[in-house]
Amino acid sequence: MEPGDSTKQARAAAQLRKGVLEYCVLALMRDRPRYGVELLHALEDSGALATSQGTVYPLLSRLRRDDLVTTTWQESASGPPRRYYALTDSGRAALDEFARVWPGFRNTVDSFLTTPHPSTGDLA
Amino acid sequence: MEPGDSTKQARAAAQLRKGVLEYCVLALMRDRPRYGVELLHALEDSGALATSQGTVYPLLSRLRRDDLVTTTWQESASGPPRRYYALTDSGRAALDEFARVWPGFRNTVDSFLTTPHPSTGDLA
DNA sequence: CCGGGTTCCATGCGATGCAAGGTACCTGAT
DNA sequence: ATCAGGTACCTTGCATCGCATGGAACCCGG
Repeated sequence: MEPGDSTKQARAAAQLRKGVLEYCVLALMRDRPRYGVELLHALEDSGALATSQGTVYPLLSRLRRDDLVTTTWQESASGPPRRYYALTDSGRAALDEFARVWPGFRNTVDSFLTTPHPSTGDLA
Repeated sequence: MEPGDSTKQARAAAQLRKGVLEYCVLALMRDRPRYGVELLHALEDSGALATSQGTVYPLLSRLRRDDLVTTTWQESASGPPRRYYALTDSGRAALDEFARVWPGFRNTVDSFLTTPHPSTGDLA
């Protein structure tokens, strides 16, 4: 698709997703229950977090296994029934915890990228 | 140490580190070569990216395997010799690539955490 | 000679992203 | 009735990565 940068950019982005995806999925469920493909599309629309079904469904299984979400089947007007995922109290707590940790993490990475790291020898 | 949040915060932070650590280490080498323990201390001082030798050395081995860094042994005034890691052209390119991708990723996660995601059904 | 500090490294486990493959439901055209 | 195509769900297997653990080598001072 994008010529040239597809490989390297994909590599960097792929590594980045690790761990963050879980909490972004939880964040998507914050306001209302969502179903698998809906989450997939929301991630795809975000651009930087686009992923595949092979990533999302195992992730959702883990969230259910760890009691971070509960699921309910629901009929669809057209198409097969959908499994809707909703946050549990534990899930909401995990999301809050992540929201608390994220800013510090984000700023740390920012500083690593921007700050010219002087020298460690001076102060020691 | 910190009572209560140690487990959950540690879990969230641990997942976060994945993938980002590699590029923060590269960023540390941007200005001058560094050796293993020096990198370890720099990460520890940053707070959010504190890790252990068991993480850093395998990471450095991978960077060397992928030709992102080159290493040179150097005598130490006191203690065993140090292996200094320096960026190669590929390493610098990978770091630049990450620096290009990171802001978009960071903003995406920020928006997932802050934006009240309305509904996908309305617009469809 | 021996304990402690510093520096390097390898092994093994658990968790994760992801490509690939598979099943089932519905609709509309042939 | 049959078949193609879109939607939706899920599993399996591989590669990778963070990290705890354990270990080796070097130097110094007692």
